[in-house]
Amino acid sequence: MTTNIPSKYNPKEFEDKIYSSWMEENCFKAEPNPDKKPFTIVLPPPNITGQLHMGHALDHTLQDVLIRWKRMQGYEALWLPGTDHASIATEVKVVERIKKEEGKSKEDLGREEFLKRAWNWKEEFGGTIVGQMKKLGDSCDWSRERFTMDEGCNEAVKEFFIKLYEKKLIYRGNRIINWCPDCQTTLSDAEVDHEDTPGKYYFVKYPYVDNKDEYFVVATTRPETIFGDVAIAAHHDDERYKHLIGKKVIVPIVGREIPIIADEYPDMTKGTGALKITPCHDPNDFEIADEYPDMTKGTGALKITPCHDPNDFEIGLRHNLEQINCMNQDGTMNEVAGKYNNLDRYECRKLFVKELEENGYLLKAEDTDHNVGTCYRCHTIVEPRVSDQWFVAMKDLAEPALKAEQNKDVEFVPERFNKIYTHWLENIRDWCISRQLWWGHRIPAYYCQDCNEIMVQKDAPHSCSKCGSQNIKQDEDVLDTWFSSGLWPFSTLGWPNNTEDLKYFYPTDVLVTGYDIIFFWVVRMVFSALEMTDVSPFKHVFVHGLVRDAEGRKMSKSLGNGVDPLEIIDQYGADALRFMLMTGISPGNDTRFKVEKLESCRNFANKLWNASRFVMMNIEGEIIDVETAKANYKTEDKWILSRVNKATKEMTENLDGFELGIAAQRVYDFIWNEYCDWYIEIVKPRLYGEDGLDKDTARFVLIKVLKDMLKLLHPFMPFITEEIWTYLPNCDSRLVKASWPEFKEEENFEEAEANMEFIMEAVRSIRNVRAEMNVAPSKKARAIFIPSKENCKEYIVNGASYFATLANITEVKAVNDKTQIGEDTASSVIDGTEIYLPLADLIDFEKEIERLEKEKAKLQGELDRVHGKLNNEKFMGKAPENVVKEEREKLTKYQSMMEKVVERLQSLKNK
RNA sequence: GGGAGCAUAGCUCAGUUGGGAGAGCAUCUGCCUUACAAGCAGGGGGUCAUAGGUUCGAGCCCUAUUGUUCCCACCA
Repeated sequence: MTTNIPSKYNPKEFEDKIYSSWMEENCFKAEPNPDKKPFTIVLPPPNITGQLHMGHALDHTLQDVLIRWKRMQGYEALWLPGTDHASIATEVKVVERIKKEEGKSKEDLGREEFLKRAWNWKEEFGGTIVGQMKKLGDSCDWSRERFTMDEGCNEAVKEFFIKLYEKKLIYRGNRIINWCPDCQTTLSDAEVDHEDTPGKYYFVKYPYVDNKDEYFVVATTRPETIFGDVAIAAHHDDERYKHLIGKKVIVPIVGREIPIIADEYPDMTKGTGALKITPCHDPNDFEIADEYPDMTKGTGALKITPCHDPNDFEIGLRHNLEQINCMNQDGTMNEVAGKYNNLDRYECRKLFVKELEENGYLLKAEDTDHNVGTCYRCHTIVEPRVSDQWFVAMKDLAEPALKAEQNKDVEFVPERFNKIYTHWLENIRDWCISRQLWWGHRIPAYYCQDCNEIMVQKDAPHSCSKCGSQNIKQDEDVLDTWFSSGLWPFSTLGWPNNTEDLKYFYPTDVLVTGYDIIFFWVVRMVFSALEMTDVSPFKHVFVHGLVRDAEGRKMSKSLGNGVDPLEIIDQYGADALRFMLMTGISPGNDTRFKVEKLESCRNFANKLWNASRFVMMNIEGEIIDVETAKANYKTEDKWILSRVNKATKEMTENLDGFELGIAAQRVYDFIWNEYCDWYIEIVKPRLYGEDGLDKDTARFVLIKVLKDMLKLLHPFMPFITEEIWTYLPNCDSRLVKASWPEFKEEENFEEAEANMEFIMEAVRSIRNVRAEMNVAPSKKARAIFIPSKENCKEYIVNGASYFATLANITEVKAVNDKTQIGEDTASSVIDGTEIYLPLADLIDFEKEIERLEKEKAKLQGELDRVHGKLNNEKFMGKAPENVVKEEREKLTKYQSMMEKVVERLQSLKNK
């Protein structure tokens, strides 16, 4: 008994080696192939901002399982990898680095020099990420690796931008947008996080122009925007204020006269029910209609500050109000704020409130929680701001995307995410795509400096198309990262050129992603693809949850509770990590990272390793051919073949339904609980060459099933399965390229399964009796069976060796009655037979009675339930025939078992 | 304000068309049995959040309630 396979399972010794060999043999390469069907997954490109985290590990493993499985099924399986330039996130990091290392700002360096640093960053971290993916075992076609800012993607972005512009779906407009004062750029609505923040409600007095002793009270949470106030709005139905509409008030301290207007927006229950209008600082103030103020809120009146509030902005537009901006881009006040010029907005708030108070303009201040928007990158409070930006008109783009969902051209797994998708699209607003950053796709718009003509085209024009001037400047801004990410499924396959790859691999099959980026990414890919390629970019969106820490908290840098996948791989191996991430999960739900779970997966790998080692030790020499084996299958051979056959069928079904967790559990159970615990144990005497036993067939089956097992497990644990594969005889090709097993009717052995199930039940029962009666495992025993079914008698007679091997029973007898059964006997009853173990002086009768009483109680419970059903007329009348039949069979079974137990108890008690 | 998820063994979670409650870890008992102590064998442990409803039959379907997590929303 020798084998080359190392006695210790040590993933470190082979994982890297295995990956290299896959790469050397181009195992992951996919090319258009007319003889095969394509299966395509495009990897959600990780940001180049850092390192892979557990979320990536989960996301990537799901994709790798799918792609490896499909590859084995004979598809031309392409998994296309790449990385995302992550405009704002990367720029923030690069700026930080330059500041730290060179003590300079990006302005000090200038655009060109800054971009050089950014590209260096990309080279550095892009490479790191690829290395990490390989450690995880990601079977990507690396020859196709892409980057969202490479030449092809850049071409696609320009094409997309220009086409939308020509269709008037992209426009330039002066509107209120989300502004991050720290990142100094616009943000799309999706990039703003909303957080409930404690704040104060300041009730401010606005004296009337015609009667300065009287005043109008407005509640505001942002007194610093008072400098931008251009009106007060009350609801036109608000009785309290009706008579005041049209009057003028004076903005306190500032001294500006502003009108009181009527709108439907103010909520009469809030504040004073009146609003101050600050169009430059409030989106609502910008376009307010007469119907705006809500009488139920506050004082029912609003101050309108169009430049500093989205609502005020709209109110302002509706009433044609002036826009007064009182802030700078960095969140400080500007000259409009007078002596507060250049002061931070919150510093200003503090001092200005004090000034209001000292001058008698502050009626009161109340504590309140309000929802403030923050930048999703730096968590700075976002400032609404009016400025010239580029927008995508969403209405016409959203419609086809909604229709695609209705028509099931795109399906979410699990389905509930459909709702999130449609809800978002139904309520979508125009998408602000320009960013005041340098790292990203520069907007392909050129402005004539003489006549202000805008030219949107791929390359810089030599001269203005309108006035001929050569004084032309390109737009300084870059595009939102997601503008290019949205093209990823087709830009990576060659679009806008109609390449062979695009024709063959597109549209893709599955998109795997976390629910957290459905808005950012999934939605944008769908509408971009529908607009540019007329098809949904993928059929299925397979949504997974988050990997949380052991306490269920989100893993985050600030909490410091993140777990580095590489460290885990180093300690436990990539296979253990992958399997941990794949088991106990269900689609769309979060999962927790637990070390114990990881250990049990590592133990499973170890189990497989040792089982394989055992097989290897026992299969030396020629393996017989299939036909010879078939002719000699013993019951256990048929049983295990039939079991692996069933496992294959079920796993395939599970994988088809994206139930990866169930599939993983299935192969785990088969390998450990059937192959290792039973088959290997049963077959040992045959392998050890005991007289007259068929070793060759056992070896044949052992290796055959092992191969199937390795195939079934390979998508989940690619390294260990591939490594073991190399030690198998006659396996010249790589496991990664092997074909996925299929269910075979001729290997479905129902009779053998029933037979073995009976034997196993009997063995379990004997083991139980032995354990409960404290019979040492090493102590040999005899067993006498009184079968109640003919086929069971046969199983027992033919299966004596099973009991010997599995339960240390040296002598098996099947008899018709109790005449040969002595007093000193322990017994048990299973379906089909009574089992007696003569144990001589070892029997403790008290204990035996106790045991039987327990069994009796159990049986009684079962009988009660079955009786309940069978005596229920409604059940008998309405339940399907097969269910009734099953219940009847149970009744017979339990009755028979009960009889035996009672009989046995009686005879024991009579002593 | 709108929407969604979750609530099953001490812990973490599975449970796929409704038909006798599962795994891993933990715990208890006995085993170093020539693949594996990262192991083997056996045991204990659950009114499936609560209350109704549909059904012959509900962990699963419906309604309400409670607790919890998350997402969306421009509300002073």
